[in-house]
Amino acid sequence: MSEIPKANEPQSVESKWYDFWLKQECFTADPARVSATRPAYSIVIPPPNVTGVLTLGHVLNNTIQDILARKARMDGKEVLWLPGTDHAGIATQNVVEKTMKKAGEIKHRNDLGREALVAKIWDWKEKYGGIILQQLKALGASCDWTRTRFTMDPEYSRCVQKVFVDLYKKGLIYRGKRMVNWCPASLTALSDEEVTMKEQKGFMYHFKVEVAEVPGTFLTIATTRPETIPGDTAVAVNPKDPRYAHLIGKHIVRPLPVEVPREQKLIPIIGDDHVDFEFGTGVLKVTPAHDKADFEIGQRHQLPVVEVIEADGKMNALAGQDLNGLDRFAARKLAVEKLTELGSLEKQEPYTNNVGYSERADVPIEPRLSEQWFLKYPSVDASKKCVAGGEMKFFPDRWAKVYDHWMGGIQDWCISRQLWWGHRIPVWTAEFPSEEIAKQSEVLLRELGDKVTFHREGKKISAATAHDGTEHFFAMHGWHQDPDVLDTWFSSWLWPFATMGWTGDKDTDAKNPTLQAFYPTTDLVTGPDIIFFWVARMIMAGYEYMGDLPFRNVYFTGIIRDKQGRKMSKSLGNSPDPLDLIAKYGADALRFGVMRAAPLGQDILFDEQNVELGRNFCNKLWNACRFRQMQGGEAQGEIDVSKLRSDDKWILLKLHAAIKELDTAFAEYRFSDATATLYRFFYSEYCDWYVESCKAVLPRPATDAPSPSPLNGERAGVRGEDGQDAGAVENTPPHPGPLPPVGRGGEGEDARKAAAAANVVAVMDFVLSHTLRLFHPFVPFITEELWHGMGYATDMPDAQGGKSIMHAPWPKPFDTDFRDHYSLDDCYLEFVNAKFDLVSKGRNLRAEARIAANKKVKFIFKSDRDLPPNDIEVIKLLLNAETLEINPEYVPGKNVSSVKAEMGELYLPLEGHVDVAGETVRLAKELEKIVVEITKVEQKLANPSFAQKVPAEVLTEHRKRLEDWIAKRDHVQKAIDGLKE
RNA sequence: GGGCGAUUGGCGCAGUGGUAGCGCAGCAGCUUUACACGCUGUGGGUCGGGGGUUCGAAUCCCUCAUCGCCCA
Repeated sequence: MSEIPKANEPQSVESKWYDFWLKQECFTADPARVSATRPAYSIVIPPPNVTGVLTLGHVLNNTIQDILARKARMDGKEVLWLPGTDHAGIATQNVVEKTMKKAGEIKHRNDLGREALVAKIWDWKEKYGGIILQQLKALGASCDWTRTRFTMDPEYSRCVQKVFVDLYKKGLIYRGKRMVNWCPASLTALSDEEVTMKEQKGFMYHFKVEVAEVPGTFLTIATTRPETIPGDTAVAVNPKDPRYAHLIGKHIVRPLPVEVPREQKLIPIIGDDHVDFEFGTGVLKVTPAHDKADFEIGQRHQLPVVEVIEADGKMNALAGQDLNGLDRFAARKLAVEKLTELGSLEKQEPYTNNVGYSERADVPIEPRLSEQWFLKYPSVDASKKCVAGGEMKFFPDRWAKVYDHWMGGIQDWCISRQLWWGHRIPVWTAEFPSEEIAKQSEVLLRELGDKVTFHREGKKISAATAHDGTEHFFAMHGWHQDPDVLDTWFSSWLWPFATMGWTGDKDTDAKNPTLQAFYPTTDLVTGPDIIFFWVARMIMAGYEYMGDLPFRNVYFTGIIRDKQGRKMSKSLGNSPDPLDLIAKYGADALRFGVMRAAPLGQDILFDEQNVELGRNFCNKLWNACRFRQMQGGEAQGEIDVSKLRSDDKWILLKLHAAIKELDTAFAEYRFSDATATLYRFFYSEYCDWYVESCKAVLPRPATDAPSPSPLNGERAGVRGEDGQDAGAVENTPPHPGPLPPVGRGGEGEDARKAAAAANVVAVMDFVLSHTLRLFHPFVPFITEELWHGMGYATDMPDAQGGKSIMHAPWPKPFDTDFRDHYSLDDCYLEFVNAKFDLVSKGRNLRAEARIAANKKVKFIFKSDRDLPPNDIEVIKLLLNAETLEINPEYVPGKNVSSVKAEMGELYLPLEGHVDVAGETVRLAKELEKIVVEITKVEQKLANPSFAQKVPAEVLTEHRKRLEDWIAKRDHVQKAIDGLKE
């Protein structure tokens, strides 16, 4: 048999258990198991990009979901955590196109054509599409992988089409020529949400133009975009502006393009209320083709729309021969040069403004007039109400305001994209030779009934359909399908129900067990950056198509930043690969470290130290179990109430308190509070105090005894596929014989000691078996390993932890019966706390006297009460005392250091080598602090209105506080006097 | 310009009216019945500034400042 691993070895343990969970189908949700006593719990994963790789953001987000899912399983719920990926239109098409260009396979996507490129992307998806899901497995994510969905699965695509057709039928989807956000790099329209405003340093150019009708009169125009001058079709002033109002109706000479022969175009001066007096010079150049606000002015005044910038961001012939073919930014420079040459440019000054950038391609977007599909949002009122009314809760709740504000002012959603990868718009059009023939076709279409929705404009018919047969029909009869695809979010907004097999047919859906059991979902965990993109839209789709909200709670994570507070980015190189961290520290360590650093509603400053801390924590857990295991004895023996020591009751009460705290933390989604509780309970309460106190009872290990029973993976009872405990038969049983007799007392004494030790071990088992369960959602692998290794799984029914800790019941705070039975009275908390206060103060005395921690010394304790022998033993052990003399009559002589504790006074004779000067200084300092405190309390009590107005218990508390401080002062004073003698 | 959030020891955070706390880092000591990925002890903060309410303010109100996010 191998040596005891001194440290936890996550690498082998983690993959072993993940395989086990999969084989045992632990993550598979079965709607048939849902009942009144076994409620459903569901989460749908925010689908990562199919080409994505795991980032720390995913780690945070998915760890939270896993914690919720695992906690719900332990709460006895039927859990569905539904995973999947998103086709991510622009991002994915870009990746594949770029790769092919780099490899020299194509120069442009047109080299391949639509069908071939889409086929290539599918190949790519098949090859690399699963990567991120595999990585989630390394993290321990307990998703139901049998239900993995992709937004372009055939069934899912069918949902998208159905919804499109339905909204089209309702008149909410329409096609129109509008100003849209155009991405000149990706060559597609974008929604408003895909545009991020960035501050940009540029120039404000002031140039003058002559009024044609009044030669010699000039107007000065300020602009940041002189390259668009050739597209100007008017200049506008505010009709109330006394400087310019009289010029309305006249014309100016447009300086660009420079016409050859030189006959500059004249454009009108118009009056428009929307012109801001204050901005620039108060004269606005109007470029209807290239600016949203200008377009609206143009509409109001019937101005011509002159496009001078092409889709790819290059200037065209209408911009004049100087600018023609130049990129828009190069054109800006040249336009400035031209204005200078003409003597038109008056000045240019540095200017910072906000420019919309394409979120994907990171280039400035170009407002552009184009024909696109738009959606007028459905179910807006219900969607607003459910959040405002508290039916759906946001954590932290301030996001509810942000949501409400956005919902209050939403604009129609531009849903078409000029891409090939995605859901193609299910609309076919045909232009017929004559209106007559078109009308005949209408009759044919009408025969198709519900399957098709159409409308005719003259000779042209557009028809929308989500029906297989009709698609075929259209293809056969020479109709043309709209070339555009839908915005990716137009598919992901259906995620909560489309992933569950929604069809849109009421009868079918009513018989869909998954949908019936798991919709609405319980929790959604996502980043606030997609609150509009995704969350808000899912809510609207939920109401529109399911008649109900899609989730009850939304948890918004923070953003992961580096320890300097900068966002994680590839270019900064400050984004560690989670898989490297998992390889180095283990997934449990990464999970715990990240969760501990992630308070609700705050960004997370990531530092590898967090992960290191997580690893240390797991190691501590490992070793605490190892220590228990070294004691031998039966697993989870009976606890004999009559043998419970104060320390045993104390740790049980602390466990009870920890469970209560955890319940609160979970109810409020405060995960960092939960980890803080676990950390404190386990380190400070269990390891530092309780285990140490047990050493007063546990037998000292015989030096020549064989190695204690090992706790390692081989023995940890992984079951084979047949459900049998594969390892148990041939391996040594986990628990060796009874505790060895030790000590020199008689037979009775030995038996008594052994029984006392066995009882302490039983308490340890009780606490550890609870602790492992409390930890399991956070650190699933190590807890599963220990759960089996410690033998806690053995006596449990399969469904209650016998197979896996993930099905063990989540601990409940102890009820009155339990506490009565074990006489867990709060007085034990106070008593043991006081004991530990005494120990702390005694240890401090040792340290102040510079006595090495390993040196045994004599203490005298002047106690104000009788102490049971165990408590004396514990104090003695924890003080590392050679002897602990209990003497209520003790009068200290010279060279005795002392301290007043809650329980009484503790003395440490220093046997001659006391540093009188040093000790005097120390005590003087302490006295000083005490006096400050006394003054503070005295001042408060001396205030007449204090006594009058303060609640009685506050007054009593202050008086008691004063008494305590005075007693301490007297003690210290006595000690100082003693030193002087 | 509007809204939201933050500001507490070197760092990260908790603390919503009653003695300022935790973790990390620091310092000192320690192979002590598991764990040096550990143990013990310890120093360090007038709670961003100013004003107000109150017997009493990190906490409530006003105001200013700095940083961050969202919207226009």
